Amino acid sequence: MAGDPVEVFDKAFELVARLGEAMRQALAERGLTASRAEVIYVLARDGALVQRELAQALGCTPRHVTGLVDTLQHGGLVERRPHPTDRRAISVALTERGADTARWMTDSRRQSARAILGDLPDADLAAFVRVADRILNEVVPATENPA
Amino acid sequence: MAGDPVEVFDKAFELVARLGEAMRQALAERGLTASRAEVIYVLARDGALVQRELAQALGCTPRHVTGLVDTLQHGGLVERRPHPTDRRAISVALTERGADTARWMTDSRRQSARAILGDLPDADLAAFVRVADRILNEVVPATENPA
DNA sequence: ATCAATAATGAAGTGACTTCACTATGTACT
DNA sequence: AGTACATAGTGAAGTCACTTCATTATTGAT
Repeated sequence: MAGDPVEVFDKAFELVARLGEAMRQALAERGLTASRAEVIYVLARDGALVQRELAQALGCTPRHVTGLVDTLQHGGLVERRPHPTDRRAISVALTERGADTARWMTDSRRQSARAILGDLPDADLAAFVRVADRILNEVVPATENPA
Repeated sequence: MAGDPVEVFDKAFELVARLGEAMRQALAERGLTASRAEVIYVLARDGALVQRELAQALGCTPRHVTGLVDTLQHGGLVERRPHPTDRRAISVALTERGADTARWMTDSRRQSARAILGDLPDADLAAFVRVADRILNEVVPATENPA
C-alpha cells in the first residue's frame, strides 16, 4: 500500500508519544528529566548563560529556570558563578560531569541513529526528512529565533 | 545531501518536541489536555469502559483515572454509570458532547493531514512510514497489547 | 460464614510550570 | 548626586499530570 497522508500523520503522532516516552525513560535512568536534559543540551551548545538567557532558550519563565538550575547544581552537573560585569546576573555553566553528560547525550543519540537506521536506503531517509520538514513548517509555531 | 541517519533521528526528536507542543495547544483551545483527550479517544474507540480498564488502556494508575474522569464529567464530556453486573465498578461512557469532541479530533486530524501532506509524492509518504516504523520497532517499549 | 482479591477513592507527595510580589542592581535623565 | 524606571533572580502559592499508600465497598470462592 502506498502512502496515505492520514497514515503518515498517525505515525508522526505515534512517534511523538512513544519516542517521547522512550526518551524520558532513557534520561530517567541517568537521573535526568526532559527539562533538565534540555538545560544541559543548551549549555553545551551555547556555553555559559545567564539564567534569563537560559529561560529564553528553553521557552519557559525565568522563575522556572531557578528551580531547574537548583536541582542540576545540587546534582553537580552545573555551577552558578557571579556574572563578571553585571552583579544582578548569575552565570550558569556546565561542570565536568555536566559536560560528560552532554557528550553522553550526543554520542548515544548518534550511536542509536546509526544502529537503527544505518541500513536503510538513503532515499528513504531523505524522504523522511522531507516529510518531517513539511509537517514542521506547516503545523508548528516554532520557538522563534529569526534574523 | 542524501539521508544521514543522525539527521533523521534529530528530525524525529524535533517532531516529538514541536508537534507534541502544537497538539497540546490545539487541545488547550478546546479546554482539553493530552491525557483527557486520550480518555476521549479511547472511549470513542472501545466504547464504555470501567475505570480499571481505562487505566490499562491509558497506561496509568486507576487512581489517576478517577481524577481524569472527574474533570471530564464535570465538563460534560463523559458520564459515570453503575456497572450492570458488578456493583464495585463504574462504567464510563462518552456523552453526546464527548462523542462530538471525538469526531472533531478525528476530522481535524484527517483534514490537516490532507492539507499538509496531500501534494507530496506517494513514495515519500511510504518511505516516511517505513522509517518511522523502524524507529518505533527498534527504540520503543510499546504499551503491550499482543495476541 | 469467612477471607482473600478487586474497584474506586481520600490523603499526601513529586515534577513541570505559572503568576505575583519583593530585593538588589543597573541605567538614564535631570 | 538624586530620582525613577527597567532588569535579574527568588520566595510564595497555585495548577496539572501522575504516583504510592491507606481505606471502603464488593465479589468470589472455600
